[in-house]
Amino acid sequence: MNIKITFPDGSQKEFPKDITPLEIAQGISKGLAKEVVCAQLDGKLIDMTRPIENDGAILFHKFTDEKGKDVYWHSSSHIMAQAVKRLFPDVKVAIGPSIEQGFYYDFDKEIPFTEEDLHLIEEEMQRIVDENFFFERKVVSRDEALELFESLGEDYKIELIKELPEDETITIYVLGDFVDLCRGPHLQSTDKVKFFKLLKFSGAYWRGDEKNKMLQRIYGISFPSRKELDDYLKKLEEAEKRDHRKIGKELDLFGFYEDVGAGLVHWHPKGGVMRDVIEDFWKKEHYKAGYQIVYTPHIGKSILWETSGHLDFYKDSMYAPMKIDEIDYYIKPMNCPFHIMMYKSKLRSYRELPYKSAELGTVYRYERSGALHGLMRVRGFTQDDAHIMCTPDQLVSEVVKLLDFSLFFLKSFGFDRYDIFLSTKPDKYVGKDIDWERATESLKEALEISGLEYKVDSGEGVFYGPKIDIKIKDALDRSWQCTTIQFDFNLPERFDMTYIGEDNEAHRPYMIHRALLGSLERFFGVLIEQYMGNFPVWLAPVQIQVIPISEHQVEYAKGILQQLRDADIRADIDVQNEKVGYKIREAEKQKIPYMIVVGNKEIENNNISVRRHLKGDLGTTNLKDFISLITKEIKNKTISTTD
RNA sequence: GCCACCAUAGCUCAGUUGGCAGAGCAACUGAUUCGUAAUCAGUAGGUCGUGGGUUCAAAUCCCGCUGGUGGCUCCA
Repeated sequence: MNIKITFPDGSQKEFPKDITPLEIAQGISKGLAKEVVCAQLDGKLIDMTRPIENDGAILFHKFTDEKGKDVYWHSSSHIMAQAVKRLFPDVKVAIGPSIEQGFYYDFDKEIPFTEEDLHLIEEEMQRIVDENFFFERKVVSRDEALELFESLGEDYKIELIKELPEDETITIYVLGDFVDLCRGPHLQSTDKVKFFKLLKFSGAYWRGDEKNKMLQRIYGISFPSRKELDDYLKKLEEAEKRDHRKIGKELDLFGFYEDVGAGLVHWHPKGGVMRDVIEDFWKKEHYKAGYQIVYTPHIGKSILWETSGHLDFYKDSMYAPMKIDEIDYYIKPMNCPFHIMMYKSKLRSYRELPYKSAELGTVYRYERSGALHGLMRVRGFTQDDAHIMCTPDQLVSEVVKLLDFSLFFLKSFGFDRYDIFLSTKPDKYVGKDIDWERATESLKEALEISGLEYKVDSGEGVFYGPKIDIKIKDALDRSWQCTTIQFDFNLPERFDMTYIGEDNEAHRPYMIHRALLGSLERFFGVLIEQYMGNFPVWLAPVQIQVIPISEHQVEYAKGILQQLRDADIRADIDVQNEKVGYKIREAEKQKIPYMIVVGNKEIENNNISVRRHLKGDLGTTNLKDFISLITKEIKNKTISTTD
């Protein structure tokens, strides 16, 4: 009996029943058969060795596509689990999926793994690869599965089996001396996993719930070629070099102090001037866009936070109150209640909507110590916050404006790649379902009007409303959440906000919270990593370093310095008693975009020598031309190409 | 908060089985006055994160705390 197989190009071919995808691939070409990782039959991923019983459309996945990687890494995790079981027979296995970059497996082991264990496991994995086991798929009944894993003492697998739906086909994969409950599919055999490395290990809660037992997780990565593995490891090293914490120290941009407290940022002068530039730009653009800039207090009475609901919903992230005249005051975790106070300070007409108040507002939130991370996750940070109160029919156009405004900012800082997410109603929420639906539709509509692609993050909205998040991608393809545009049903209600409509009746305004850069601290961290400290001229803390060749030219150099400063350029001079090479090295290390070198030649010809950071000597020019060039570069926010 | 690891000079790091705390760079002083990524010589710099314990003796071993790193959880 024959079956009919349809290929991606639409062509069809008959094959004997029970032919395997592997055999079909071999019929096409040997190279394909060797490279292919798994097959997809009528949209379902299957093993290459799985007999095909019926007609269907087939598709092959190689390591180069996402699904191929998935299977490759998933199989790698099984090999790792097998190695661990061989070395530590008492260990219980939990789950071992593929992830975005590689794979992990969770183990229940009394004594946590050590660095040496990782090496031993790697060696054992190599042995398993060399022994070349087949990934053998077996369908078993629920009882058989339970019996099997009970006999192996694999409690976590039993828990998983018990939770599988009644009609689910239960499959196990046998890998020589190792059996695992698994939906599959898998590689044909272990020798397909050519190059791998175990990267790190850590604790991880069973099923990600901190009430559960903490298991031991090992992360790894694997590739079909040595080069891919090397490239990956190189990329990790590259990321390390870009680490904002490292560069922040080298360039003296910011610091944390033990005596002050964890997660509390100090912007050093060099970072401070950059923040000033960013804030200045931000404020000007906000005025242009019709925002009113405000400043609000850092603390407020408990009644404020009771009204806002923060003491009900957000207390865990708030610091303990302080007593002032017998009344509890809380340090603010958000700016919104203050903005609402100002909105409510007088009667609002529909004519003055949308009302937009913006603030670079510093908030304090309790983050668990283990969550803190450089500038990216801190306990005190400044949101580039704004609140928009508008009428329901203004909502869509306001969100469209916001998306445009946000992308303009991100682009100005050199970010033009991003992912956009629309987060919908979570399990715990306030407000009416119909309002949620309407608001979510409005956000969708705004995204569509803007012509932006987005993904829907189901159930990931905040309890008070749906939201749009923009995650930018940096030079290393890493994602960073910056922009968030959040709809709020909760606060207008709680604070009884109103505006008088055309009908002379009071109406409830719609409210949007938004932060474009997110927090200045995190955004600064992202900027540092994006540029590896080689900032565009408009942002660089020192834009030009003036370097006299010897003491004889210091006076002349100081004249140049003053002219630069008069032209609003951030310039410094290096008058150290050192050779040019040394001063240039210092300026290069400080990643100063331009260096002006002056010696006797320049004094004689009344010109300057210009050197560009990372590029080298650009030759001579006259100071006036150079100043106008730099001024233009600053004004245009030119993104450096020296990277 | 949880699991693992880490903390030595301003920075990067060495310090053996517990036995007198080290290097390079930076700083300071002097010499040198120099042409595009490190001139030479000298000087100074430490309660080994912090509190306790073990020991004749602790940077080293044990416990607590603080801070940090990689994850888990959570998020701007």
